[in-house]
Amino acid sequence: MARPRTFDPDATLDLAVEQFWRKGYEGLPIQDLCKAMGLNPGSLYGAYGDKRRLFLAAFDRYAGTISKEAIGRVVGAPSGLAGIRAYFEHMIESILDGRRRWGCLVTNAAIEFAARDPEIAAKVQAHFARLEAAFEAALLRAVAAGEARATSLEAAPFLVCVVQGLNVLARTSPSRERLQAIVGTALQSLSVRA
Amino acid sequence: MARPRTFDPDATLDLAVEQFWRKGYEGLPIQDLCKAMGLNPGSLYGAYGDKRRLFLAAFDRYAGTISKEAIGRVVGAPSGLAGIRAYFEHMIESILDGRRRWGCLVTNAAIEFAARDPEIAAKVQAHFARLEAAFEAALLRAVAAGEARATSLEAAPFLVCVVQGLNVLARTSPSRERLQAIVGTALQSLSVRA
DNA sequence: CTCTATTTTGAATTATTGTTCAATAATTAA
DNA sequence: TTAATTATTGAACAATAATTCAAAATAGAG
Repeated sequence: MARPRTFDPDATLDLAVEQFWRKGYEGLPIQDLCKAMGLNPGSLYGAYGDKRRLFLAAFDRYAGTISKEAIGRVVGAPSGLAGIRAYFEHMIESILDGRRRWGCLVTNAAIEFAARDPEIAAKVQAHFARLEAAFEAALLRAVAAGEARATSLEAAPFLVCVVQGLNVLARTSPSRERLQAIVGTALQSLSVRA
Repeated sequence: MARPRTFDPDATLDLAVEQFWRKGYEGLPIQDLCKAMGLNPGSLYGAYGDKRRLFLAAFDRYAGTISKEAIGRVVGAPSGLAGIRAYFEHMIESILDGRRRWGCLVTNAAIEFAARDPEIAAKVQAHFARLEAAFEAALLRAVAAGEARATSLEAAPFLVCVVQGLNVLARTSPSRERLQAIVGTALQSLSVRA
């Protein structure tokens, strides 16, 4: 009946995710976005709406794929403490191998948008809450299993804070040693009898 | 001989600091900057150069006043641990009373510029190094005084990370309880025998 | 007072960016 | 085949932003 799309909207959205992740929103002209996505302005606007709606779609895509997978590591481990460790280890590797050299799209959005776009601010909050909930569940299991001290039950917001801090530091090309030292210190307080 | 300035360059620069702090660089038109600083474009360009140079000057001003004062708290306390506690307590108060509702200009600049402006990236790195050095000196004193365990000597990069994380979370209007819980957990691991 | 040097003003100019659109192309139902 | 519908193209357009500039103003030196 009608002419079909010649591109896969989700795969092309991934290209936008990468651009926004690296360069932010205001710092990224739509012209650059068109080039990176291999689309003419008309196609881009037809498929995704204006720049802000494209960013919203990219944010959701990031949260539903990259971020979801990362958070999944916290829960999908044999023990609670192992899940938390796995999350941070994977994060360190991602920073070092380039995948997270630009930190986290959510962290970047928190900085750039929290003060002026309530819809995006709400999405950021929701993401932080999901991460915190995963940490909290893991800590509960860890304490129940005797891996962590009871006081660690309160540590979920702290772990979210450390993740955000690492996402900021990721932009300064930190060494493996430095990242491991940071995470080591952070997790040290959780385990029983350090 | 020549007509003198009708404004104080430093005091007016403080107005630019506040704007960049709240709104970032790309998200802040020079027109808004002119309005906030009470200057016409001609005066602004005459006194500070172009937008980027104005940002650089604002960054240095921030580092030399607000940031310097904050870091001074770490060193200017009776004991090393007290200095670290004072730093975080003051940070929490600043986030709650509005002064740091927008996080930290350096943190924001790390996110917005680290990937594309080497000069600013270097300034950010230098600031992180100053903060870390202050923490390191305080930890040294704390360990020497028997306030902190020897393992805490490695904790300075961790503390810098926590500060950056708090600066991200600051943008989400966190409650006092949440902030205190985060800092409490972070510092718990440092003191001798928690 | 006058001259020189510099600042202020705010409109004009230029550059960049976001968005739209008319023409063309591709698909399928009839 | 043809008609209907939607996608693609890339230039045009509109909006916003960064910067410049000529004219007017203000100070001190001579």
